Amino acid sequence: MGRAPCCDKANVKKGPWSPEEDAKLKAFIEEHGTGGNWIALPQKIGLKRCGKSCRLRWLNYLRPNIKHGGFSEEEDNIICSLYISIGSRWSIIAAQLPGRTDNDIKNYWNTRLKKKLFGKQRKEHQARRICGLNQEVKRESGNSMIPEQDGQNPYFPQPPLAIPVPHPNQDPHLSDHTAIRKLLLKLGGRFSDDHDGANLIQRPLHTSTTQFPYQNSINLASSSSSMNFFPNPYYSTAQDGQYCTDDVCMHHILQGSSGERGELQEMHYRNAQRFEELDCFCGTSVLNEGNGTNSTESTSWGDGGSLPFPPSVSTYDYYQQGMLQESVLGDSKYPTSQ
DNA sequence: AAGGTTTCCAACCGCACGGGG
DNA sequence: TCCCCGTGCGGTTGGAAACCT
Repeated sequence: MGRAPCCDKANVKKGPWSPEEDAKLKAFIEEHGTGGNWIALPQKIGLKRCGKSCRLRWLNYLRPNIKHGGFSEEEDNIICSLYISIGSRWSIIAAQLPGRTDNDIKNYWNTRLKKKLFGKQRKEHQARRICGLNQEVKRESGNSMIPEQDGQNPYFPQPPLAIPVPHPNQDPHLSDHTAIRKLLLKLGGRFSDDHDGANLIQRPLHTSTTQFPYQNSINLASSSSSMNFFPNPYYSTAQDGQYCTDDVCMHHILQGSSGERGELQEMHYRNAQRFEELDCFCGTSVLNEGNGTNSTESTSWGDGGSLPFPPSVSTYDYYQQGMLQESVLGDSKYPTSQ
């Protein structure tokens, strides 16, 4: 027996919203709020719409301060960085971009950013393989596979975050925002009670509205210290006193409280899987086969205990190193550590 | 100008989760 | 402890608009 539908499909209008419907919904919510029950809301207003549809319309379109289109370069960077770090967690990404909705970002990524970022790379790579131009490429080793702008990848002008947030589809125990919330709480974090989910990740109190809450973390991420596992001030803000960064906490997270593989190891592993997904776009592997090490990093983090991935290397570094190696070696598979 | 193709985005769908009874 | 219900999320779809031939 299937799940009961959330509303009477036969008596529910579908498709684009009319200005009248918009006006009704907006006026009601502005005056009364949602009442905590979206399902009952359309009946109260007299709309022949599904409650979920009302909620979506409000969140994605009618809600105040919504921005549509016109994504800035900075927003592009944030989206790309976060996508690489945490995957398609659009609600989390949206929470870092004031005025943007998850749906907007998702659409923007799927229709533009993805192509913008990877399309060119894949074309170049395929052409190179087909034409057997590896030798030429070696000579042009300055040409990174990453599209560049003024000598810098426009989508990674600064190293992106490696926010250690797990991908829900890959771990049933960390399958949603609540799990992430718990995890971040474990890190010493704190959350506001934002039921819209707009502030799932705690923003530092000092963050102004004109500054991307994410901005600080980008800057911090360039550090190569081991604390780079926490490049985001939301995890490590001593100023706010909300996040633990002490050795005990670190040990717990890295190793697990009872000796099991630490959560961050798991998460880093997932980030690595994320790169394998990117592989599909790039037509190349940014990861190593086998032991998950690469030649440039083997000395600096290869002796880092059981960590299968470089704890001190940001995803950006990791990505770029891989790309650089490929362009030099002319092969998609990197040699393992020597 | 017309027809075909591609792009873009609003909206829908199904699933998973948490809360409450 | 189980079940039901509402909510929120991410993936997908349909159609309008833009672009191409």
